[in-house]
Amino acid sequence: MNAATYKASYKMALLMTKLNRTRTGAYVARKGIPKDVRPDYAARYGMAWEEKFYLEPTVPQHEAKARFGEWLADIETRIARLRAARKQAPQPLTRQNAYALAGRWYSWFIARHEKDIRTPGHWKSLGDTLVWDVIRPHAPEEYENHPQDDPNWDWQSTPEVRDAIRPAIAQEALTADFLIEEGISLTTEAEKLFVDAVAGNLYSAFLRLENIARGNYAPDDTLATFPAYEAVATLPTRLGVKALFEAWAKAVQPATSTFDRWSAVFNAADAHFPDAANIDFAAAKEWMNGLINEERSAHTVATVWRTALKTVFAWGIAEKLVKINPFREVRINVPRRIVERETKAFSREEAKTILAAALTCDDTKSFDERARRWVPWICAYSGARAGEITQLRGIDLQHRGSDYFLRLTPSAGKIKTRKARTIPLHEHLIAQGFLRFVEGASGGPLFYNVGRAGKSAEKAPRQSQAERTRSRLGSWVRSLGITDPELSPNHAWRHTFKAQAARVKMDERYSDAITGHAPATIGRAYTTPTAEDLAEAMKKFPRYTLD
DNA sequence: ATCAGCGCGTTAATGTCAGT
DNA sequence: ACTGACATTAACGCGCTGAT
Repeated sequence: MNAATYKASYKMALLMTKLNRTRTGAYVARKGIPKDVRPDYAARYGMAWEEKFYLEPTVPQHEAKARFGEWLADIETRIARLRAARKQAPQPLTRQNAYALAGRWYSWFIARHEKDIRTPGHWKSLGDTLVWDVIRPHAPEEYENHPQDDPNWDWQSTPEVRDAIRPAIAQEALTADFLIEEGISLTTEAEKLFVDAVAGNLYSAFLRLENIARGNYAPDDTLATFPAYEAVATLPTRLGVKALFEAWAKAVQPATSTFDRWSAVFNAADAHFPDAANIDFAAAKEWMNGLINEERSAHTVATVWRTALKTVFAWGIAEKLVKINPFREVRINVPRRIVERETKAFSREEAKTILAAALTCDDTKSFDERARRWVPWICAYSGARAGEITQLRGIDLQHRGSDYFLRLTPSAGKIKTRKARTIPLHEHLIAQGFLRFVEGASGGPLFYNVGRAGKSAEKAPRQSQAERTRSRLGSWVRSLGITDPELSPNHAWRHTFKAQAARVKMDERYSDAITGHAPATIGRAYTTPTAEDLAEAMKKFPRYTLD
């Protein structure tokens, strides 16, 4: 499956499950298959990223509802079984246990089909097909020449013939369905042993079903031929990659955004590697290099993906949960990116466009209008992250001596470094009436509506209202014609401010403190500027002019 | 038509460590 | 103490989809 197919399927899988009627009156519903089991689901039931439900318009409503319920329950059961199977470590089988398991399969297979309304001939023809079309074509030449010599067809037990007929046997005998339903996960070798054990009994199963179809319920001799299980030391339960990640998150408590971002990485890894403890370098390397595609650059794989895996596995080693860190050595070649734009700051024209458009917005109407009116101007005069500004509250404006300051603090929301800082307010903002605007908010949030949060009370959304405002502000800036993809609509103010500060020779210590950058050297950390120093430095920062 | 909410690629920024 | 390279962490931004 290529990336595009996957993406398209993925989108479909987000569909809700609800019984609807089409315009012609037919009933339809679609059920997305959860990501974690999707590969298994596709392997078992075909490329089923979503399941479709369809009923003719003639079906009465109450029946449609009942059948929809059954359909849904069936899918849920499959998903639950797949999840249970995923949790199990693949088990090896001894030869004897493979036959013991084949005994369980035999009973399961009979039970599954004995109620089928079939003629005896149906089962007989299945048995004949098995013998003559599946097995017999693999007969060695000597047998073809003298068929009477080998009435027991011993050649069908040779490795070559077994390998050749195994897929057909697995399909006819529904071994995959059986293993899933019983919640058994086998290693590749064990699965071969098991299917081979089934192969020797499939004909008997068809025969038994043929007899039942005739009404012959005589005791089944075949059942007695299966051995009992022999005791084998069980393997320790496996540690999944996802489980390792979750254990790491619980212990390390990373920021929510990191957890969210890395979840995607570990979901993918979990689907690919059955056991976290047993990943070797070659497999890790091959998988990681395969991650690079049109949608996902080598850069992302090298930074985000590799970093995430390496970090968590390194923690796993320290905790003695895994033995090796296969991702530590993996190297991803990242081609140099072509950058057309010489700076990530806004050009004069771009800055003018945004600031002029901001002035046309009315700060008494909606919260979005307020954000458009003020946030670009504040960012232009402070280099703050847009998120830090959209989460501002009235109480964050401070008046000290003759100067005004904004307090950017984690108590308002997200601050990247989780450290509060105080930035001076440029006189041009005051001249534009910013103080009056803040007064109107009476201490509360300036740019988002607090009442709208928590509407869906059960779970807090990943993004805060302030972040939503920032996002919409970004779209608005894009809509003004600032479309260069190499430029961030909000973040570019940070570059713009720093560049302008350098141009007017503001001491880098001050521009770092205002933007919240770490001091350039350890030595400079000893001379942290005070808020008053910053206010003084800010007086050197010229007004933006729009003409 | 608009928007909340989410997945996930991208990028910024700080932390750490070896070499000097 | 400084530097550069790499590691680690966290925010930004875009596109999409169901709901309203």
